[in-house]
Amino acid sequence: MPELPEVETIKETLQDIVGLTLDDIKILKPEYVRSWQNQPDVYLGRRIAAVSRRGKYLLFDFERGLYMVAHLGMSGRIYLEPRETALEKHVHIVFSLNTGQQLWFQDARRFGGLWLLKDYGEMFATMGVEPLSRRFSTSYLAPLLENRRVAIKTLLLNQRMISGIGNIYADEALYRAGLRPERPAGSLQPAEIRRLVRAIKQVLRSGIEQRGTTLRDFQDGYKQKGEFQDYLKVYGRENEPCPACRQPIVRQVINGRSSHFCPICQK
DNA sequence: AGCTCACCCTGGACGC
DNA sequence: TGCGTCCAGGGTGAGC
Repeated sequence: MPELPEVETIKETLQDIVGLTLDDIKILKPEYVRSWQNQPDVYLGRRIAAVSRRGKYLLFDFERGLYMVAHLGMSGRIYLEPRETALEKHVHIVFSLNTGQQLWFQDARRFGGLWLLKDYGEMFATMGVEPLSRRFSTSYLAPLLENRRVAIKTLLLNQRMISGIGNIYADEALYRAGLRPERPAGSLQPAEIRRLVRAIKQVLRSGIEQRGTTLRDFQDGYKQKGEFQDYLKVYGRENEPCPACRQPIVRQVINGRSSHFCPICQK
C-alpha cells in the first residue's frame, strides 16, 4: 500500500536512472495505461530528465517535454532488473534503458496505472497540498475542517485536501495527535489541529527515514523492503496493548476503511 | 455541496 | 489437501 513515504522512497532510489535513455517500452497490458496523450514510441531515444513525486504519484520527466506518471495503487511496484531476467508475474510494463537495465512496473491487483502525458497540468489540478511542504500548516488546514461533519480520518484520506496520506499513516498520525479517527472534522479545536499537523509531518518524515512500510508488497526501486512496520503504534495492532497506556487497540471500520486507535489515549 | 458506498482486482488467510 | 469465502484498500463516480 504505497503512500507518500513509500513513493518517496522509490523516487529516491530511481534518481539513479536520471540521465539514462529509454531504448524500448513493452506494454504487456494496454488497459493498464490510463492515458494515451502520447504514443509510447515517442519516448524512445529520449533521456530521463527527472524523477519526482506528487502525492502518491511518481512523475517521470523526459527531455524536450514528454511526461509519464505512475500510480502504484495497492500492490504496485517499480523496480530495476538486470537485462535478460525472466519476466515475473503481473509485470505490465517493461522499460529498457540504455545501460541494459530494465525498469519493471508490476501490479498484481491492478489498482495502479501509467499515464503518458503531454503535460502534468490537468492531472494534478485538483490535488491537495503536499503535507511536508511549508504550505501545509494549521492555517491551511483549519478552514478546510470548518463545519465539516465527515470523520477527520476520512478527510485526511481525501487527496483533494492533502495529498499522499493513506490508511496506515492516517491512523498513525491520529494516534500521535491523540485524536479519534471518527471525530467530526469540524469539532477539532485549534490546539488539536496544531497537534494533528505536527503529527502528520512527523509520521511521514519517520516513514521516509525508515524507507517505507513493508507489510507485504512494498519494495523500493532496488527491491529492498522498508522498516517502518516495526514502528507502527496502532495500524494492524488490534487487541495489542497501546504503547503508552497498555489498553488494547481497537479496530473499527470508518467509511469502509479499517481504522485502529487507542480508546484511552485518543479523544 | 457534502457525504456514503460500490466497484475495480488478486493473493493470502481462514474455516470446514 | 482443497475448496469456498472474505478481506485488504486508492481513487472514482453514482446516487442520496
